[in-house]
Amino acid sequence: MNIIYKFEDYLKKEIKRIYPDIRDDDFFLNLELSPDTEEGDFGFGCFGIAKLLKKNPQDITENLSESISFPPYIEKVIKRGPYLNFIFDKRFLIEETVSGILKEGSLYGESKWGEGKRILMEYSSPNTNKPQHLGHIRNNLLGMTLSNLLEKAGCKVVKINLINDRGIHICKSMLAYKLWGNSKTPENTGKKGDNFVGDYYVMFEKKAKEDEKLIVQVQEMLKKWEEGDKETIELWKRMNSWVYEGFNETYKRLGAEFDKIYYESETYKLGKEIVLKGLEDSMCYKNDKGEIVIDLSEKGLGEKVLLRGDGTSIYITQDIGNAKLRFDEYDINSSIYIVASEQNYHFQVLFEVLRRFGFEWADQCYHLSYGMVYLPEGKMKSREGTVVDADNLMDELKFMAEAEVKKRARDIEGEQLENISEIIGLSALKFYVLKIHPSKDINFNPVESLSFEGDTGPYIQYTHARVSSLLRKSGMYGDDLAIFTKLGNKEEINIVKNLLNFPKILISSAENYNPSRLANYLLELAKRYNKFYHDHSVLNSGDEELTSGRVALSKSVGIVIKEGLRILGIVAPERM
RNA sequence: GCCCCAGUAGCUCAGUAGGAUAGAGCGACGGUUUCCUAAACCGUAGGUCACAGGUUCAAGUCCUGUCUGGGGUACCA
Repeated sequence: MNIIYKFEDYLKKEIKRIYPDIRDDDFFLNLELSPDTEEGDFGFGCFGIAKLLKKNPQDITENLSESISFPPYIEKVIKRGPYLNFIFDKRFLIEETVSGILKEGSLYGESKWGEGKRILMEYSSPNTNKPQHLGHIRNNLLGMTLSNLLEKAGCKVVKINLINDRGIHICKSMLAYKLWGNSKTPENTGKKGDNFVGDYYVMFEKKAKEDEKLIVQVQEMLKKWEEGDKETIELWKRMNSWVYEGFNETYKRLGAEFDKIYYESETYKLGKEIVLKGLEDSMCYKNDKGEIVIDLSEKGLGEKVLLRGDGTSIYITQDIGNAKLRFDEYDINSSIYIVASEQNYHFQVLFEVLRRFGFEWADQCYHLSYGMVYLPEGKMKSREGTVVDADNLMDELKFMAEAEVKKRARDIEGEQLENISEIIGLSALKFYVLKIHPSKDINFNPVESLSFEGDTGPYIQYTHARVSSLLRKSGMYGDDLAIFTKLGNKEEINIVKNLLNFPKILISSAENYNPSRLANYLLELAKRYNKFYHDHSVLNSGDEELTSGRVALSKSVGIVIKEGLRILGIVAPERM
């Protein structure tokens, strides 16, 4: 527990002593970085307390500043209107923080915030009729990062992928292949499996515009599939296996991992059973077309088909089944769906249906809706082939990064060059996506969006590489020798205060399901360190004790950056 | 039509339970390298936080309306 938490606890006790009417849960006390360094390191506003006591905040500030007996590490208390700011004993602040981080290492920032929270996180959830594009990248990155954040905050997380491997859309690529495939395969064409299949999906959509009969044929094919027709099933298995091979490559490169993979083909029947049971219990009804429909107009959601007239299931049918399966198979108290905002309505309907059907866990389901990714020419559409392909994008970024590495580090070559270029390219992509608030739409312009300078992943990586370089050269200055007495200039203090904030940032990022907070925090930390690095010499400071302290400070910055980037799924290189 | 979401600097975005003087990066202009990684650092210009009301001691943040953009409203997922 770092000094900020300790001091917060101390303040709470003191405030309760002074105002005995205030109870534990009555108020928050959140120490924040003071805006003006001259007037405090950390501080808080007395609005909450004032409201509770129905008094003027300024009077509270006044009273508290006089009545609290402050611990010795508080050098000065500064009142500013309704705010109470504190200036810490610098030496104490620095030593506590830096030595604490050096001791904890990558464990720094772990918390018990999430104790008892058992979360199932569904993300990725691709369809097996097309390769993944930039929208899927955003989904995968959010899922991975949020899982890391929640685990860091003390939650237990199960990561699952629900693969949409069946349905009318899958039959479209199957039919196209059956009609025009000419026994081509990914192997004999040298194409990545998911791309191979995706081409047939696009081909179908094109030809279906000219030939209406194709739609009928697809419907027949789906029916056959659900009846278990041998030939259809075989084609389906064959084509899906191609897609999975392709997906696995993409996942591996992106760093996406799952504890469990569900297939819609394995769960849609359960969904059907539940719907039919609902029909028996009069939760829904059969209309004149034979469709099973639920009326949610009371909730403003209209009427919704749950099962087709021909008995085949649709999207929501399988989602109903899978929702139940998760709670049956895992001991969880929260089920999170990371799915794009275009499906907001679908999830409103789904959760409402689950409630109506009487599942007590329905309220533990949560749709984490994230914004769409747009290209300059509009929305990406797989069926029309107007997308930014995930693999191509990663290749492109790697290629760009390679050029940058070559420019700067001539001695990096061969396999090492490959690795570093990949790491830097991915970092640019991941950071670009994650620094944007999840719920916001992204306007993606490949030329303008991705860069290696400024507020980017590589900028933070670069900061880490600088620290690593210093540490390699620091020689005799080990942790044990660290002497903090000479530290205390403005740049050093700024870094330390930032480092102190890391645990809070992690919790608020996790709590709000918002990795962009962490991303922006890391930028801030890197900026402060680069400013310090520019203004002050670490190894050539001319004073052994000073150098010792600065090396230790640098090391702690390296630890926090590395751990922060890890949570974002980004590797922090030692060199670049 | 109805429902949902968004609108902050030329562009891309932050802005943490309503709280301290609205912040970055890119782009523009100007500067910094015999010295630990210049993917860096510093400075200048650029804002009626879409608009109009309202609530509040306090509004970019909450409420109402308008405008603009996006998504949804399918036997697609």
